[in-house]
Amino acid sequence: MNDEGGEENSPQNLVALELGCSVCSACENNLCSVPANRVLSAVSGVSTVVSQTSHAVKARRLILHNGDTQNSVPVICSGWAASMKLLPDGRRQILSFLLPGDIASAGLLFTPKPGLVVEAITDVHYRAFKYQEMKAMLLSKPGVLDKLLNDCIAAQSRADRLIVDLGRRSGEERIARLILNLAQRLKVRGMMRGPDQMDFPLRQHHIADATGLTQVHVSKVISDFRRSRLVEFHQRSVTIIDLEGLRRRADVRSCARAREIFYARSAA
Amino acid sequence: MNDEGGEENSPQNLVALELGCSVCSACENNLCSVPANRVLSAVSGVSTVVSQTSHAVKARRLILHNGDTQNSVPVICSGWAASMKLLPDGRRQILSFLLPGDIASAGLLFTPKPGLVVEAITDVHYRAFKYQEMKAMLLSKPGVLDKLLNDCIAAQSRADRLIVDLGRRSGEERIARLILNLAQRLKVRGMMRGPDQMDFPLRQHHIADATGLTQVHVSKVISDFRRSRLVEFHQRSVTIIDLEGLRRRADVRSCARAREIFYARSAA
DNA sequence: CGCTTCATTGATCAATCTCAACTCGCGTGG
DNA sequence: CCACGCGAGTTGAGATTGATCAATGAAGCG
Repeated sequence: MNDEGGEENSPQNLVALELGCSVCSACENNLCSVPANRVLSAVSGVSTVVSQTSHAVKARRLILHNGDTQNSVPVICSGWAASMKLLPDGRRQILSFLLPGDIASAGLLFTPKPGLVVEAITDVHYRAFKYQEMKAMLLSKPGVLDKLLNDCIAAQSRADRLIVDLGRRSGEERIARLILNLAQRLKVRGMMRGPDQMDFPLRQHHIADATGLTQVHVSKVISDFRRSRLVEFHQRSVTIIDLEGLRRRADVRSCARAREIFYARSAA
Repeated sequence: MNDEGGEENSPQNLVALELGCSVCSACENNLCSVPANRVLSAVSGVSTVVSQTSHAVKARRLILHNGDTQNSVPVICSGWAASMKLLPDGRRQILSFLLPGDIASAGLLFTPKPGLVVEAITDVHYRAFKYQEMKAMLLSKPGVLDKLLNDCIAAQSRADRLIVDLGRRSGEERIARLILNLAQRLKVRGMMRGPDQMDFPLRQHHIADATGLTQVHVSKVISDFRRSRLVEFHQRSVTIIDLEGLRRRADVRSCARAREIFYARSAA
C-alpha cells in the first residue's frame, strides 16, 4: 500500500476532492476526517471518526494488491479507478469503475476479498479506513449500517446487470451501455462537463477489460460509433452527439432467435 | 404467486425437505415454522417466527414473477430453481441456481428487485417470508443480521466470479466450471448421490442461459466432454468420471495473447 | 531523441450462432 | 393400442462475431 499522506492543493484537485466528498458515502456517514466533514460532524453532533489514512497514487498504479492482507477499505476521493480480477494466465476482468465517492467494495467492510485488485486509472486520491474499526463502529450505529447495506445491495444489482450484459449482449451493445452508464453515474455526481460531455480517462483496453472484448475490437466498434456520428472523442473526454442513436445501439438486437423465443413464449 | 399450502409426504420429498432445512439460512436463524425448526427454537429459547407461507410449484412454473410486487422473499425447501433476468426481446440470463436452503436473493430482504424472475426447474417446495416483518425482525437481532450480511456478501462474490467467467472464459471453460461448481455446492449440502455422482435436473437450455451460450452449442460441448470421458449423463444425473480432466478444461487456456500480456506485465 | 503506450487498420482464423432437419421419449386424446 | 404433438437433444452446413497477428502511426514523456 502506498505510504504517502498529504493532500495536494492545485485548484482542480481541490475541486475534484470536494466533488468527491459531496457524494461520498464515508462522508455522509461521518467517517471521514477531511475538513468539510469535520464541520459536518460538528453540526450533526456526531463525532465518530474512524482512523484512516490518506493516499495519492499515480495513474496505472495499484490501490489494492492481490497479495495485500486487505485490512483496510479504500474510498476514492478524486480520480477514476477500476476494481478487477486477474486470471493466472493474464486475462483480466473489470468488475466496476470507481468514481469519486465510491467505496472500493462495500463487502470489503466485512470480509477481505482475495483476488480483488484495484488499479488507478487516472491519478487518484483515496482514503483507507481500517476494516475492523469500521465494522465495530458500524454495528453500533444502525443508521450507518442501513446506508452501507444499501450500498451493498446497489452493488449487487449493478453486478447483476453486468452479468446480463456479458452473457447476453453483443459487443456493440456492451460498449454503448458502458458509455451511457458512465454518463449516468457522472450526471448523478454533477460531474458532467456539459449536458452531453464528460471526462473520459478510460483507455480502450479498460473498455475491453470491462466488456469482455479485445482492445482491437473495441477500437473497431468505437470507430464505427464515431463514423455513425453517435459520439465524439477529444482528448480524454467524450461528447454524446446522438443520445437516441446510442441508446438504440445499446438495446436493440435484430436477432431471429430472440424473436422466435419471444413468440414461442407469448404463445405459451 | 401460487396459493397452495400443504406439504406432500412421499418419502423422497420428506427427505429432500429435511436436507434443505439442515442447511437453510431461514432455519438457522429460527425464522421457519416447520416442525424441526419449532423444536430447534424451543431448545435455543428463541421463539421468533416470521409469518410465512408454504408453497409447492410444478417444474417450469414461476416462483417470483416479474410483475409481482415482491413483498415476500422465497426460500427453497426442496428442488432446484433458477433466478434470472429477462430481456424484452426474449433473451434470458440465469444469475444463479437455487438449491434447497437458498434464499432467492438476500438483497430481496431489503428492496424488491424489479426484473428478477425465479423459475422452478424441478418441482419445488418453498416458503415465502413477508419482507417487511423480516426486515424489522432482523434489525432487532444483531446475530441474525450478521448472518444475512454474510449471505449477501457471499452472493456478491459469486456474482463477481460469474462476471469473470462470462467476460473472460470460453464456453468450454464456463460449462466445466458450472458443473464443478454445482458439484461443490451439493457436496456442502451432503446432497451428492455418491462420491462423484449427483442429481442434475438442468436441461441444456438452463446451462445455456447460465453460461451465456446457445443450447445447440452447449449440446456440442457436452457431447465432447462425454466423448472425452470426463463426465457421464444418465437420466437426470451426472457422474464425474475424470475430475482432474474436467478441472483442466475449466481452467486451462492456451491463449497466445494471454501469455503475451503475462510476460509484458511480469517484465514491468 | 528515443522509448513506450495507445490507437488504427487489414488479413486471417476460431468460437459461437443460426438454421434446419432429424431422433427419441413421453404423455395425451382418440 | 396408436397417432400425435411436444420438449429435449443431436448433428451438420453455413454465417457472424469477435479474436489473433502484424504493421503502422500518433502522442506523451524522460
